[in-house]
Amino acid sequence: MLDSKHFRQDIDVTAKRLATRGFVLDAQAIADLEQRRKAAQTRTQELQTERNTKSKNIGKAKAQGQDIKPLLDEVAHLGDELKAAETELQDIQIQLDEMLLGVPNIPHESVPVGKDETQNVEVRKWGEPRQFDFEVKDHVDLGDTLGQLDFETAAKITGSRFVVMSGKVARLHRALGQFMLDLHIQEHGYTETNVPFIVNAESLKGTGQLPKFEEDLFKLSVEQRYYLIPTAEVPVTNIVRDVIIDDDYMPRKYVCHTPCFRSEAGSYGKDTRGMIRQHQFEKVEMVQVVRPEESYDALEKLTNHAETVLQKLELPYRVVTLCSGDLGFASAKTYDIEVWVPSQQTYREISSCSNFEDFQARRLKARWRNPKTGKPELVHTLNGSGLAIGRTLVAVLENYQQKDGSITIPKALQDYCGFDVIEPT
RNA sequence: GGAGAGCUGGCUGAGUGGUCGAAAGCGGCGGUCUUGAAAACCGUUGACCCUCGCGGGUCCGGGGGUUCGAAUCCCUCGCUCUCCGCCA
Repeated sequence: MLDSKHFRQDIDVTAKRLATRGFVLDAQAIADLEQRRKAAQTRTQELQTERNTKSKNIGKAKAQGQDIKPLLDEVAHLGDELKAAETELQDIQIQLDEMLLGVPNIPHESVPVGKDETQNVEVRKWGEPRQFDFEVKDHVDLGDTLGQLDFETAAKITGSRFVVMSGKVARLHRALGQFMLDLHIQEHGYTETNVPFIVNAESLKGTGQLPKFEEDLFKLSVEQRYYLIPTAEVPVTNIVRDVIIDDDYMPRKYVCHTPCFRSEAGSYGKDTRGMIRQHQFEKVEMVQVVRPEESYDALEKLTNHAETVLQKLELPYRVVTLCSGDLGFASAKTYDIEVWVPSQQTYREISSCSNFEDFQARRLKARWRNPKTGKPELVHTLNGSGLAIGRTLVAVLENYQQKDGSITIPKALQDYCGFDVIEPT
């Protein structure tokens, strides 16, 4: 959520900056509502003042044993008027809040202006895609040959966009999660966190998935208003909801391994083959809660932390800055890390690292006590995948495939796996 | 699942219809003392909204109600704790 000041002052500047990400702000409607809100609030407050002072007088008069009847008559009309004024104010406020909740974050100045993902800007590249002297297979065929990646059985058990892994592939998958967690904990200073995989609507509102993106979520029908998490970002970031953090405890750095559940509504026909886009996948997520002045520095570091995983796995990747038009709803700036996928001869997203500035913090009422001012101030929140495990598995299978269909295991993972090659069973 | 007790400021905790945004303590901040620190003592210290300011308003778990007036009474939802039952 943006600061409502953006709607009271300089609304045209705000509208212009939001336009760069393809969002049309109805400035006039907001200005009108703001004006009505102001009038209603003033009116309500006047009536409240009157009620407060007169009620106090009644209390005093009663204490002195005076006849309070005339005073009571005086306030008789107040109740209804006040109620009407309060109701009006509340209605306007609800409308304003709803509008505000639907407005995305303002892109940071450093974000390139662009229409869609074709205008994202490559920042750097790491590693050289391997040259194969045989025809590469994609991970689905590889998994099939190995007999350890089974989409058909998953379809029987549940439906499309699920997978059953078995044997060494399942073990590799588990090893990847362990490896990533350990790396971020031991080398990058994150605190391991274990959180609920089911969250309430408040939490989803806090991080920005609700109210706008409910169709992307799995909603539980038994427990009203409970949802499966689409990312660990939701439960982890909500740790600091309604909290005032002491400066000594800043910044907060959490790492968390969870399953993620996404309905993938609207993605029909996209990446239907294989593990790229599943209803359920696992991810190691990094979340940072930082002092505002540190957040852009933190974004660079967080992105590097995610990159380190790929470097240790020796997987070629590139980093792109999302252009304004491709930015997620709550993000002010996002770097996507894309790993080389040999079968597609292209880089595919494996991590998304974002600075939300105070956009989430405002919804969350997540604050820290600034020692300079002594006042509670909104924190900045960031998160990034470190990494999406399913997609990393795809990258390892495809990049490390051998002519005979076997997979060699990256050095960094061999201890975690307990083997150095996966052969067809 | 059954019975009971709670939810108050950064924290602990008093407050059962009026002058209560709210005692007290802790913590924080400033000062005195001290070579310095600790201790002690004195002072100060909630959040949010409107306003250039003066000032005003809201907030005692959430929502609703009763009342001229609600932290206090009623309803409802959520959560926490204790006991019983069940259970990985």
